Amino acid sequence: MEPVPDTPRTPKAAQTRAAILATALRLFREDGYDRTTMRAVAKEAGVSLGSAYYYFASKEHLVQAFYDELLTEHQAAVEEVLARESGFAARLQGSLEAWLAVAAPHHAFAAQFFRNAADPASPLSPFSAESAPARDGSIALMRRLLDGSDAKVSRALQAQLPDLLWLLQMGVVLFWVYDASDDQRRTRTLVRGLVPLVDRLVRMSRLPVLRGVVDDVLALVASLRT
Amino acid sequence: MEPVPDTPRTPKAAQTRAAILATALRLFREDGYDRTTMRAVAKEAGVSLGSAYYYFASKEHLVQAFYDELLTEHQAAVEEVLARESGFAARLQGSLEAWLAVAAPHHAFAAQFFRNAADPASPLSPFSAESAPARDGSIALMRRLLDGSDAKVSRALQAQLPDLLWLLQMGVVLFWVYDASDDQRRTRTLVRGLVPLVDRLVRMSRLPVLRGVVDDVLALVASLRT
DNA sequence: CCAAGGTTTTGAACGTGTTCAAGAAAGGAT
DNA sequence: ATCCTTTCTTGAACACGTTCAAAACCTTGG
Repeated sequence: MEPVPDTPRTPKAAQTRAAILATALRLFREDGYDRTTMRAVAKEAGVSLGSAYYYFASKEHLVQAFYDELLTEHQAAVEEVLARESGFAARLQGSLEAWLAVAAPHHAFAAQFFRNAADPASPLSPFSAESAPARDGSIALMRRLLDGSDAKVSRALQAQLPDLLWLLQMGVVLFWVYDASDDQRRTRTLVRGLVPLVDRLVRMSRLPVLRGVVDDVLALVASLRT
Repeated sequence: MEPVPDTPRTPKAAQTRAAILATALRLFREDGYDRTTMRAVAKEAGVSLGSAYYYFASKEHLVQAFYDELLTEHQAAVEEVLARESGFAARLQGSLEAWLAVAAPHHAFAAQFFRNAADPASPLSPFSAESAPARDGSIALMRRLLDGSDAKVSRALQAQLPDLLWLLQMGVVLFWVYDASDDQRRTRTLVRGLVPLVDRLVRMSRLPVLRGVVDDVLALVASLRT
């Protein structure tokens, strides 16, 4: 049942695995996801078709590796933002724009394989069990973004806000994927408008008029988490 | 360039087309989308594989017909709700729950072909040009839901709210697709919690404290619509 | 050095969505 | 009636993702 070792047994195998992965990512970028065939990946990497499948259970698994790379790059970029900015809005904006900057070169490619990520049954789905580590990492980053900022929120909201901010980010990514404008201009417009809005809402969350609404939102989120 | 007529030229052809579609939908429901092959559809419908492709350009196009059916059924159900209820919250809740009721029998199937709808390049995408008629119809329904209700909102918000409500519905559908709980219990929890919240926010939208926020939201939406 | 057992590699084969050239059927127009 | 055009039908063929049994290649204990 496991002809696909996560960690190759020998250095040579690791090298082969890396070659396949590198070739795949290059071809994905050059020709797009759909037009890149597993046969082409194998041939260019100098291995047989069977070998490619020995190391990667499916074409999707090849993409997972790419996705992980992207996430790592984004997190590094966010670290810089967090070190530089202390305002909540500036940090949030920096984080979202960092994602756009990191992902921009791959927009066409991303849109092509997004269909796979959207499949609830796919391990690439942001809600899947396999994505849990990446998801938790991103949420943890959002928590640091919030906690290290000047935002003042109630204890209850502070606990849940990182999750909501992660959801916001997923929404932005969704918008980005569908964004066909030049250089994803519309997504940047969205971010520039969304951040001040969220900032304002967070600040207002402690106003008496809004306390009830905020409590209801938090209660709803909590009831869905079971 | 057009071997796929939208309207068959002869009654016999229309009958063949209908038979293929009916067979496909039945098999989709019985065996799931992925496990239903075009060869099986053709065989069960008593035609050749080529014929199936003469009437439907792709497997996805067969799904489009199913989707249209679902939408029609939903709109009929909403009509009843609008005739019965006058409160904004009751109408919104009725509309969302009508969707859940109509779609429930097809949840497993829907989740399987959702990946296709998520592809920005697919005609099945809710944002695609091909979906424009269906989308406009749904938004128009939301407008009637709002205008015929007891909700009092500013002129500016009234103009944009139907679009936002449609977006809300898309969000609920997204949640529903990912909802693996028995009978999609979690989605129903979401709807029951979301509706009062939206209702409250809409009512509060005219409060002086929130005027600024509402204006910003509307301005953002407007700036993205270009 | 050999044998045994694990690891890696291979390419043929399968099932699938889709295409296409060729032909059959069905109407006209003359 | 006879051709011509358009509409419909067919099944073979293609390209792709994926599987699998067999072989080749280690590594290690004796």
